[in-house]
Amino acid sequence: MPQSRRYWLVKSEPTVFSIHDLAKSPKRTTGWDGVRNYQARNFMREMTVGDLVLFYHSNADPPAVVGVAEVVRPAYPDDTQFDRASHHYDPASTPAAPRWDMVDIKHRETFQAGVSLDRLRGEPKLKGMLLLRKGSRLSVQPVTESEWATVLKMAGAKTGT
DNA sequence: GCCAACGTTGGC
DNA sequence: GCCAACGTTGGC
Repeated sequence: MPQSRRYWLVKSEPTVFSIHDLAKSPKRTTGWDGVRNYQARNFMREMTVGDLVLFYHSNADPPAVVGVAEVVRPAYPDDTQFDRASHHYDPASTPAAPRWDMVDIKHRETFQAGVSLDRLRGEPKLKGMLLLRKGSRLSVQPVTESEWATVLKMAGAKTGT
């Protein structure tokens, strides 16, 4: 029996990389590089091809879940960690023992209207959602199947479960 | 192993 | 721009 699809949420500042940037990327796909947090990295390592991802705009007005992406390549070493010129350069990491990974995600849907943080907070079914926890800063995090279904319904999404 | 100092995230 | 919350670093 194949392992069932899992659900995730990734954050991005739209001024840095927005859902529209993802939609315009070659093959509507991008490498999710630059993650420099162990917990977030470990979640990326758990991702498998076909997993679905909520795309969240942080530091936005308003902060909101704005669309859906799909994992199209599982975790592999993030090249920016070896690049001295990169803002994400990590001098402690070596190609022989890479510390940071990335995955590739592909654009699936941009919601007609994003689901704002306020609306998420107002939904009782999302009470336990990691994103809504005070002080939660994880940029890659798991989403339960019921949270997934709830957010997609709120968004009037075309993507199903 | 403790913890102060520092850096970052992200809502407001 | 502020600042609370959190993660990491490094001296001891």
